[in-house]
Amino acid sequence: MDSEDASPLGYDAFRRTCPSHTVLEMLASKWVYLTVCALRRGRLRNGELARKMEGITPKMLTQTLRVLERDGLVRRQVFPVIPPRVEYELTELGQNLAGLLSQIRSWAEEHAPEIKEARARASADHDEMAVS
Amino acid sequence: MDSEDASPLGYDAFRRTCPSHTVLEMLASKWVYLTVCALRRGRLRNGELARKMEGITPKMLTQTLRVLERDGLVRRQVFPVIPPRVEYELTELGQNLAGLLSQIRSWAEEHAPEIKEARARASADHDEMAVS
DNA sequence: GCTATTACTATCCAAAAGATAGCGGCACAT
DNA sequence: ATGTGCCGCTATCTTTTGGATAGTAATAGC
Repeated sequence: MDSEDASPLGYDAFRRTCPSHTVLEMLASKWVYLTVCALRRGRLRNGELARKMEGITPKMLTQTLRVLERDGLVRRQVFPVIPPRVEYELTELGQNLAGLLSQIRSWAEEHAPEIKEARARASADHDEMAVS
Repeated sequence: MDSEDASPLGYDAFRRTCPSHTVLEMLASKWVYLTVCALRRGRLRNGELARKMEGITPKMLTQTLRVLERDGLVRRQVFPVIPPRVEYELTELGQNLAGLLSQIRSWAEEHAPEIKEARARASADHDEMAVS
């Protein structure tokens, strides 16, 4: 019956139409990961986030923050001054998630060498195939 | 100094060139999430995985499994019979990750209603803007 | 021969991500 | 008075990725 796979309330992320599936889709983004992790220790401004996340474009940063705001993970606060000042912070729900995402991030950092090796082995095998 | 943000070995997922960043990129996929969760309870065949993950195309399934294999999270075993039989199972590294990803999946299932509400509120607010 | 089975490939199209440039509005320097 | 800088975006274009659909290989059974 796969009883362990089903959540108590009948939500099942494997089903495409299940709300939890769309939540998983939202979480499955490296910028979501990093943004939530970045905000974990407190509120940050747009520019601070941009500087912290190397390689993010303004478009992706805004897009990511809007999604997180829409889903109730991030709160956006605008100060009506010139030049503009906008601050972002995690909601309670966001903080709750941040713990988990930080674990994933830590896992990625801890196991990066191992995975790098696996990738090297894989491409070595691939090259060997090409030669033989 | 952000000392809490840096991993003990100097890996930092916020830096684009850091190996851990590419690991995070690999993990940031809903099919990776679901595939690893699906394999958590034991080995499965390609067709079994396809049936379990509603909406996945053969192309994405193969692609996802190849990436997981390349990175040492999944082991692929081919039985040379007709019709073909191929089985996939998690490696130790994969099992290790599966625990974390299952937590994310559980989180998604638990908080799906909450997030659904937040989305509804957001689009209600948006509509209100349009009317006023 | 013809069909069924299984695990994939190949191709094409749409959607998303990424790169680059520009805007608004005011303070301050020239 | 014109010019420059600040900051948080928005608009546009290109490239990459994802998704839908159809087809392949190899053999057993009818």
